[in-house]
Amino acid sequence: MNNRVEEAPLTFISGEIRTGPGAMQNLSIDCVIFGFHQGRLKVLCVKYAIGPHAGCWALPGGWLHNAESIDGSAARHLRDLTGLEDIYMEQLQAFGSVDRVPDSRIVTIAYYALVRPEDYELIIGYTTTDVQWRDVDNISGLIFDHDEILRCALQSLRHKVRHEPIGFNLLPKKFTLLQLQELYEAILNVKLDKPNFRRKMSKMKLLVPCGEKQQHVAHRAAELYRFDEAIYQRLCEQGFTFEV
Amino acid sequence: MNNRVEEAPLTFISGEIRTGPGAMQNLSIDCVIFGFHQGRLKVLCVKYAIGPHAGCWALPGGWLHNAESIDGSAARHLRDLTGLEDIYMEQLQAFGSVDRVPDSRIVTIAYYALVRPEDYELIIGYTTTDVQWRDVDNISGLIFDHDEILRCALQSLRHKVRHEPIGFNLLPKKFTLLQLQELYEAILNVKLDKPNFRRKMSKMKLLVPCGEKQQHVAHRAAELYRFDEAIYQRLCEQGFTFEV
DNA sequence: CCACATAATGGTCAAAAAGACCACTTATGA
DNA sequence: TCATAAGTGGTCTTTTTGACCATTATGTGG
Repeated sequence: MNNRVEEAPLTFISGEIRTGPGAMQNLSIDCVIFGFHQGRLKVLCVKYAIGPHAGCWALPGGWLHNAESIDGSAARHLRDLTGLEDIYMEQLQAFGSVDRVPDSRIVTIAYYALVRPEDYELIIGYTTTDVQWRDVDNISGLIFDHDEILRCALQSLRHKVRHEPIGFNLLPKKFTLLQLQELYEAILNVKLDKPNFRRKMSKMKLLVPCGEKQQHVAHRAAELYRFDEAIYQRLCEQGFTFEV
Repeated sequence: MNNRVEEAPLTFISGEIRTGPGAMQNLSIDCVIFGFHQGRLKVLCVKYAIGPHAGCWALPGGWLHNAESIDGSAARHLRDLTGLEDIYMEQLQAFGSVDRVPDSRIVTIAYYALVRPEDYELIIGYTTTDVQWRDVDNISGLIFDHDEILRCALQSLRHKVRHEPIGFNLLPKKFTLLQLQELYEAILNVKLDKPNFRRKMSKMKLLVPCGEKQQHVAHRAAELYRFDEAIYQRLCEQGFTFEV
């Protein structure tokens, strides 16, 4: 998977007040990029190296350009930062208090993305202070209203993950039922019963067994499953609704 | 209830490309204002009298001003159009395709509002072609991407109404359980069982009996109930979640 | 004054789902 | 071989859902 962190166009991050060519002056995009690692929910944060906010942490983002849609802009920022494309990404909402950015009037449209560990492996190893995966529970002091944006994104994720099968976007393509359960436990901050969770999942016939098992584990190897978008669509047409 | 429909500042509706003083040039606000009347879910639409879109229907909206927050701007547009204040209002999302408005680049932030029949009585009687409550199922051909915005708002409302007690904002302060049921049936387009619906509602202890009954009805008078925000907050703190 | 229509209200009952808990299986490292 | 950690299957009770029937209250029209 391509990783272009070192080329991240920091001059376009919205913490920089200076706009680039073709930018829309008063409209920025911010991205809340969630990842799941070692049983913890993480968010990608950037640290400014230059400009008025040098040393400050922020959500990654940048200016909206004239020639791109807002969805396209969010995808561009994610790609520029991580090299990832075709990632689950969704608009959170716009943030537009008058004084959210000192000395200028900038409305930002926040997006959140869910990325798979297999896709961001390279980033995790990245050791500069510029970009870092941080525990969601342990973040504060971001610039502007980014703390609030994150809080909002987290709330939206917690709600959405219970009613739509988007959690799979945080797991590898092939995963075990226990991994899935641990994902939900981490996001929702609850403890679930293993057999019951397993039964619930299999009853909705949403997961496809890969016919493979875990390798090199110090215990009985678990069956690997995958999420099938087509099956989900078909179930939805029959009036199916995903729950927890 | 004050009603200032005739003073609605049509020149600031976003269908007019010309911006007003203090406006932000490329940012508009559009409002999806829902009402409930005679068992039908309605939306407030405006018809342009002048300008390039004369005769066209649109969602009400206008420019975002420099000195106001986006939430404040949405509230201002609602007030200018209907005279209503302190109405349930929430951001839907931003719409920002490059070509959503011909010949200019305008990002719009859509809001939706729920208004009570007792509040909009005066508007219903308003007979000009400028502003009209229209059946949600029967709307198409709005300008720009307003059809899509409406579709989005409707989907969001349908989802939200099932998981949060916001439906009450469409009913009078005092309402019967049947009115509430009919509201849900209209929004969700389903048929519900009366005794079961009643039991479900009373079991969550969210509604407060007013101690009054319906008057002048040609059948057994129903108890009137009201929604109590404080009770809801208290229940939420105990881990309560509203469902259907 | 008496049926009648309409809606409120109360009750039952079976099916389905949720949740708690126990028991056993399987693969690996010590 | 044995302890361990995780997979897997089972049971049981409680809750919830949904369907349906019965009764009660209130105004209307004959």
